[in-house]
Amino acid sequence: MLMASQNSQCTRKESSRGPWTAEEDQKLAQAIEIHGARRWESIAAKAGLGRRGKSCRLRWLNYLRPNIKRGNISDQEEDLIIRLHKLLGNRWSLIAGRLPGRTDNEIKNYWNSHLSKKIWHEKKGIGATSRGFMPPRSRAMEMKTTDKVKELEGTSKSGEDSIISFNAGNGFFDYSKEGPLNLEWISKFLEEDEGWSVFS
DNA sequence: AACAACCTCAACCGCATCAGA
DNA sequence: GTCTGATGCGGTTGAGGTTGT
Repeated sequence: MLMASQNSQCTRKESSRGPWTAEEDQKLAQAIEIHGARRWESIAAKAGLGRRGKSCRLRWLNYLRPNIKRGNISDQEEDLIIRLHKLLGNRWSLIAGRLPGRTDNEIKNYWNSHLSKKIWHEKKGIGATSRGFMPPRSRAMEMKTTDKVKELEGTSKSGEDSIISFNAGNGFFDYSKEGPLNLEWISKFLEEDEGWSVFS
């Protein structure tokens, strides 16, 4: 599905775009095997792909990397995503870090296409699958997330700052204090959060 | 069967942050 | 301490598929 718009941009940027072919995947995997998964611009060049390093990195992380799980997000995983999202907000990479084999991109897509809708319907008291009653993005991005955060948080300049701390259900959670890289507190939160309800 | 509306998800972009010189 | 290139992250886009009328 190489689209016209992408072709035009391809010409403009002198690099190929659009979906990856099996041949490209193979070349990329070989290049990574030889050179390692770093220096992506260099890998892109050495693999002979007309791709940007960023694209190669994304392809590797989301599809080619070993132990990637594809599709079929279980109820258990879904529950965990919802709980972690409530806890962390749109910190997809952190959420993905708690779900082995899942990528931040996949979780972000799953959230935007499934879970946000589900939660929206629950809050509105609308049947979850009724067509024509879709939340924003689709109407989806009726209000962009960052704007929503700003509105909720007041006048904070950036969305990043605004979610340093937030209400994680039972109380105000100081994210910055706990530290983003120490995941123990997340586990602790999830373990202690008995009786937790997504839609409360 | 044809069309329109809607959904999904792979892929891209811009910005922030990190790391090395 | 500063600069620069590499990397990581979240937001957004749009083609193709699906479903409803």
